[in-house]
Amino acid sequence: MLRLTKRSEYGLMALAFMAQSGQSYTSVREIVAKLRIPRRLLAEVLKDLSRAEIVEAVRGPGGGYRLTSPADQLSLARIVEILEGSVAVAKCADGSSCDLSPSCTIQEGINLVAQRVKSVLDDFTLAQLADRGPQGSQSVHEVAV
Amino acid sequence: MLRLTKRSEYGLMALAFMAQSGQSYTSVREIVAKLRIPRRLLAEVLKDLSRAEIVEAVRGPGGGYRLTSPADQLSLARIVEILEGSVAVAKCADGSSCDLSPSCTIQEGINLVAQRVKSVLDDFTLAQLADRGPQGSQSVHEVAV
DNA sequence: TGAATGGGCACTAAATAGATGCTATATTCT
DNA sequence: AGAATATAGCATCTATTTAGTGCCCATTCA
Repeated sequence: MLRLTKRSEYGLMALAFMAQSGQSYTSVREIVAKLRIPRRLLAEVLKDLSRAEIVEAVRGPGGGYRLTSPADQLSLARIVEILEGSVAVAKCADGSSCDLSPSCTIQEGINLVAQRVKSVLDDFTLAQLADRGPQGSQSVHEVAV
Repeated sequence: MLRLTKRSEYGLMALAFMAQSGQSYTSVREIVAKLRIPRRLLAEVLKDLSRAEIVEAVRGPGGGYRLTSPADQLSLARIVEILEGSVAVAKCADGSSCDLSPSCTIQEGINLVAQRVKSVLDDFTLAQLADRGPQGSQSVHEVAV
């Protein structure tokens, strides 16, 4: 339905929280306490972000996650791609040609649309997302470098 | 996954086909023969488009559907909205506030993203979509007025 | 050693999307 | 009138995707 999944929502919420918090490491427990989202699911999401090196993890007491790069250098496209595979508007717009309909005439156009949607996400950074929250407009850009 | 449903895909394919064909009325049978998509599903889609007055229907031999307005005056946003309810990138971006997380800080940002994605679809017309097909660059703009 | 914290794996449940069957109604043609 | 062509409506079934959970392991630190 042209909609982001919960994984993306949760991931973005968590990352924005980290960007805003200013702490060095933020644990799943803390995020869950603040954002009220399913603990285990958030853990899955953060694990994926950790694998993709969007965040780095430290175990043990005092541990948790932190961003590996400045929030203004992290695009939503990157995050969403990691969390839901791709941002393709249609299956035929991710490279795999539209085998279903050899005579489909809209593929080229759809691809263009897909590209534009992608650009929107490419151009939107985590910092921009976080800046608009309640604690926004502070120091999101320099956090967690 | 930020993806259009089959309903939208089929709808767009069919509408583009109609825009390109130059015929007055195009039947489901003809479209199916050409595009190889599930007949009954396409019928559902066209019925919805008919209800929304994107196309008008005529029954009986020689009947079928035709666009009610020029292809260059029909945005993808309009079509997609009809076929899948809305184009909201997140549930909290369609008016209904994000009740799940009172402390969600990204709502405002997500809304902005949603708006931009919407713009992409608002600015892309059926004519643009159809023009890129094999029979493109002809007379799509003046068809079926 | 024990408490805190992430990592991995497998699984269930819920929601959404895709597809189809059947019958009714309108229109045209013979 | 009757047959053929088309869309309209409704219900339903299935498949796929998404959401959410349980359990145990590994690491770190006091």
